[in-house]
Amino acid sequence: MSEIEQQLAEFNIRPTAMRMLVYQFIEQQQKAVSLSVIEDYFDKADRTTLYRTIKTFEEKAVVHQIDDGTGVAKYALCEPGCGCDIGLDLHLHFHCTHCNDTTCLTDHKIPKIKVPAGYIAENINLVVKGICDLCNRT
Amino acid sequence: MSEIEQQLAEFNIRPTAMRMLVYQFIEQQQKAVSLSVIEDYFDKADRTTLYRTIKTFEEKAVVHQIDDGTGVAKYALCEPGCGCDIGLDLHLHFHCTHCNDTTCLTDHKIPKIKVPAGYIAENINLVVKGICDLCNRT
DNA sequence: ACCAAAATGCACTAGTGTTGCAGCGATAAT
DNA sequence: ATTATCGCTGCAACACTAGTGCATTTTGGT
Ligand SMILES: [Mn+2]
Ligand SMILES: [Mn+2]
Ligand SMILES: [Zn+2]
Ligand SMILES: [Zn+2]
Repeated sequence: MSEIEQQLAEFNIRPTAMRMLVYQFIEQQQKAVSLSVIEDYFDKADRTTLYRTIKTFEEKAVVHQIDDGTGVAKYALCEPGCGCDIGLDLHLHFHCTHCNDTTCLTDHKIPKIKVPAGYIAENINLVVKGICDLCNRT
Repeated sequence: MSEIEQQLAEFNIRPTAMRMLVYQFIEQQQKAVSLSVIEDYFDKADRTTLYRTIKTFEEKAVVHQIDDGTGVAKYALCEPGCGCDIGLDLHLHFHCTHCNDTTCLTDHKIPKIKVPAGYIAENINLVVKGICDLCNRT
């Protein structure tokens, strides 16, 4: 039983070949990936399967969706304590307007936000846009 | 010379009939509006014209775009000092998961966010999701 | 081996955002 | 007043993402 097979089992996901490959691919990335990026990488695989694989991962809190404002959803692995399993994605995300990459700033938590009286805050999406350190160096 | 005509003139926007109507419509709303909402309201008007009208408004900082995570862009009038003219939209936005409305919380400014060394923050998008006061009351 | 449930592949649909181009109207120069 | 110019409008078309229905294959359990 492989490493990845075990990971998926812990999330109650049946470890099919495709799922293991997709999991591995996302795991290797240093940045959040969009569905089209995954499609390009697995060019032999069917779009729908990849789509539903991601949806399954999302439901089971293997990955979390990131909306960086570019109009396409991106995904990254959840980390222990990331809060995705209880519907809270507490860390902030950085979108580089230069290289277009989006990264999780896992250890930069979202500060306490005040909302007006009568409003109930349930979740917060915070995306910082700018230049990432890689683009900054060059 | 009408009120609205004057407003547009201040932004260096030629006050066509359509533009004045769209401006008036957005002004009347208490919430951010999507393009499709505008299309539904002006059902006789052409989609493209409305699209380009909004784009013009956005360029001239008459309105600012709001990405509330629903996948469709919404727009609301800029207010004096909202920072949209210099590319900074500093206040936070609230998206109600019950009524699906998105509102500007104009006087709730975004707190100072720290980013890792090497990163340059240029703009911040902060959307709070939850229940708005109207939905909360009922 | 067999069965039921789950996963996959294919085709197709919907919605948003965007562009090219031709016509029309307001504006400005002659 | 006539004309040339420019910007706005309307129509058509396209790109892309997201999502669904259904038939077929694969999987895991008995
Ligand atoms: Mn993240
Ligand atoms: Mn706003
Ligand atoms: Zn970058
Ligand atoms: Zn509401």
